Amino acid sequence: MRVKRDDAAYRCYFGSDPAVVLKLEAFTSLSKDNRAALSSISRNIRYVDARRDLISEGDKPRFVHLVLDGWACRYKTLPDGKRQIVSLFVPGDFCDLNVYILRHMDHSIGAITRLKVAMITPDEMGSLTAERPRVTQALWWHELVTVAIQREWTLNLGQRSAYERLAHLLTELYLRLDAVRRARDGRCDFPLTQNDLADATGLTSVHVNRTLQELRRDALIELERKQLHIRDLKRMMDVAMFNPNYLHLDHEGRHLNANS
Amino acid sequence: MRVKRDDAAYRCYFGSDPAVVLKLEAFTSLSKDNRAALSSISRNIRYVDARRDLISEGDKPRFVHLVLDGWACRYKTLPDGKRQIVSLFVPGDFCDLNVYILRHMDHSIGAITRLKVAMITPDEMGSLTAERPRVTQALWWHELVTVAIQREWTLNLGQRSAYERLAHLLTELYLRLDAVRRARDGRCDFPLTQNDLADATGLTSVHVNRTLQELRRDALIELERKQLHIRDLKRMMDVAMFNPNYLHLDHEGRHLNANS
DNA sequence: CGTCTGGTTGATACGACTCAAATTTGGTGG
DNA sequence: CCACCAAATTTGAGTCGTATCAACCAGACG
Repeated sequence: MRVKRDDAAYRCYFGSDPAVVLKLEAFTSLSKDNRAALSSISRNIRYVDARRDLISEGDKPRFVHLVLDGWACRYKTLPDGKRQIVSLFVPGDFCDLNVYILRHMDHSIGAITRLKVAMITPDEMGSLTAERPRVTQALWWHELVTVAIQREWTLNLGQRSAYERLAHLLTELYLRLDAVRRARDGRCDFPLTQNDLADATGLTSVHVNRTLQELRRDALIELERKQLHIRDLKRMMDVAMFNPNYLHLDHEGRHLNANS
Repeated sequence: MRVKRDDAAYRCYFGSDPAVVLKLEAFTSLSKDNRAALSSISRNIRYVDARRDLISEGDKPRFVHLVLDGWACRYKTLPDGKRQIVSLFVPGDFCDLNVYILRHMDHSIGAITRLKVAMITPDEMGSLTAERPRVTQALWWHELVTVAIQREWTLNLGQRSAYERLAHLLTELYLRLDAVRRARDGRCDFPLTQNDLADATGLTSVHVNRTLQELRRDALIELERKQLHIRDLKRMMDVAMFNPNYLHLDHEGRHLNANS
């Protein structure tokens, strides 16, 4: 008998929690009940092909999206054709809590890889938060961390050199993947092209290429075939001036821990 | 007899609401009752001298801050001494809804001018939102706009030239001040030094200086004695590739309008 | 096998930085 | 009211990091 891997019951029973739960538990641990509620909210599933938009600038937002598998990015384009990736989503990330308050999207969300997302209705979100204060707290934490990351990107673009900037971005993504158990021993999937990296760091792809070579030469990373290996995380954080406090991954809500 | 809310004569006669109310009413108009609740939440007042911190990185956040008067900035510093202003606050802006969920501030908030802020306790916020769903909606809108601005800054730093970047920042601030009636006929107070502008745009103050001169030479702005005059807003938005949709100032919540 | 996307290399150009000094402005006290 | 000082702005000369443009190469795919 085969059991489908993304069956919520399966996950709850056999232990491998979905990425959201892992992510939110970096803030506070959750009761079995709350974990189940979070898992079962992901019933309305949609797949998006790599390089297609999940939602585009100008669209009316109808759902909260939750990334179950794959990577996505939020991007904005300028009339002169320039494009900036303003954030990246990895499994366990909500795209936009409460977006549906707004009339129109002011940016697009595109799939980097083939993407599996849950589409959650305002009503579902409403009843989740109404019934589960602890989950609500955790979602607030998620929101605050998301903005904190956005601010760190602002700092990254404004003050760090190309070399530091790339080192910082790679480190951040590694740590975020690690938090949802998608990284190990300094290694993780890394589906971004050098072009994506360029759009995310405000550099050209040519310069990204040369700078990655420098990082490799300095024995900080290996990066090929969509696999990233951070060879020396400590030194990497050093050169990137990486201060992990903005990720707030340190179980800051542990005083709320569930009696579970 | 009904009077339109944004009729200047009405305001002159009846006196004007505090900046928060003006700001939130860019989203949805509020009942007298809700307006009063918002005004009266600002009872615990604190003054901060220009160039002093309101709260510093590492501090435990205890209050939600609301800027009543003056300008402030959120900034982050790097171990090598570089500093990035990641956001600016003008009257009517909340500094951080819900921050107190986090253990430590990952950035500092500093006063640009002498500052008058309301310090709101978590409890006060809680009862405000518990009793007033419409205000809660408006606060959510405030939050979403704040993040949208942060994303636009990311785009600004990543893709716009110095000239476009400064034009964009000046335009944004002008429009934000306009929304709380602190601007008129293209003119507004503008207390930022060229150094502040440099820290906010990721440029050096020398280059900011030269670029401002260009903007003046092109008859786009006047800027002296802490007064900004945008001489041609339309052309300014053009050169800055300024798309105002991210500010969501267009009464997007008008379907919720109070007693209207 | 041809095509396409992503990665790599080289030569050259330019926008923004650095450093250093001069000038103006605004505030303060005599 | 003026003299003084610190902060902010302005100017100049020289340099550097990153962009631009144009090829070329490798692997994936149909």
